[in-house]
Amino acid sequence: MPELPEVETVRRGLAPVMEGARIARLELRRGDLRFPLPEGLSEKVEGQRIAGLARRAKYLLIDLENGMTILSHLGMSGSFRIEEGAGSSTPGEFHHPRSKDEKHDHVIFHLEREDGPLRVIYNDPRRFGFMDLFERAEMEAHGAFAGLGPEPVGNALDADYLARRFKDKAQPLKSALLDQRVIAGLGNIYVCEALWRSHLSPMRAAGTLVTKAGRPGTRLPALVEAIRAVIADAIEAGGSSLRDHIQTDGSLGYFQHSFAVYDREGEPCRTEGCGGTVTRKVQAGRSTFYCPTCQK
DNA sequence: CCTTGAACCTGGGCGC
DNA sequence: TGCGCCCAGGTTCAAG
Repeated sequence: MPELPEVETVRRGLAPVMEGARIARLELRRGDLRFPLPEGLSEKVEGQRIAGLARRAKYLLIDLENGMTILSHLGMSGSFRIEEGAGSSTPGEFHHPRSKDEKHDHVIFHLEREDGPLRVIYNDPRRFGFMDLFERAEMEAHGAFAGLGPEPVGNALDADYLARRFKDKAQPLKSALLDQRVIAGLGNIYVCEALWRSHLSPMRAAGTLVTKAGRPGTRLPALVEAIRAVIADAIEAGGSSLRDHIQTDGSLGYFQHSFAVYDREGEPCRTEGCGGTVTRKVQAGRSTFYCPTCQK
């Protein structure tokens, strides 16, 4: 799923029901997602109260009162949904999936709140997602965060920083921006969108945005602004979809969002006066959508 | 170091 | 209806 805005939307959707709730039981419907679930995960978190929900890059962080944090990465197809009530399944009980989707419910948080029980269910058909448990105080030592670049919305990302990272890079902009060590949280969709907004070709070598002296060239500030704006807009869109979603089925994952180039192959470019056509090209095994007419 | 390609897994869509 | 193929928002690892 999920690039940064989707994970942030999930966080905002889950926070009101999870924060302050007690984990009565953590039900693991299978022992592994992408990786084996940590040894003794259920026992370690059961009985704990949830202190808060945070996010770093595409990672959702569930902070517990005892200083432990549950880390959740949603991979390509992970989502959470909220169901009220205690639910029917109990440990050891044979489970009959009611729908084909339910068979991908892998982890269930049985929560106790003052206003009654409820479940937060993690569903992930492709199982590219994973969960881990670590000491919040030792977060920097966790492999998931080692070498992770700055958040795209925040003071650490600016043209000077990108100039440093892009200097002498022959790598195409598309791949350079997907690198989580450069900027943390961008994925295929928002990289395509940010490049379109800044009229930059995905194939252009990253180093061409930097002067010989290592200073940001004229176009780098526009790229930074486009990245910030595209992420901010998507989080905003997630917020509105959240209000609709919660009212419907309570599922939190992708949200409908309209993109300028992503998945619009063959459609007219939306750049004012451009007249070009959105084109799809495979770069490093991933689809890139861009307009060859206005992105140079 | 750099880059590409395959791998992990399931499901949906499309052409025949 | 069915089959085969291609595609998918992420990340990692091996190989060139």
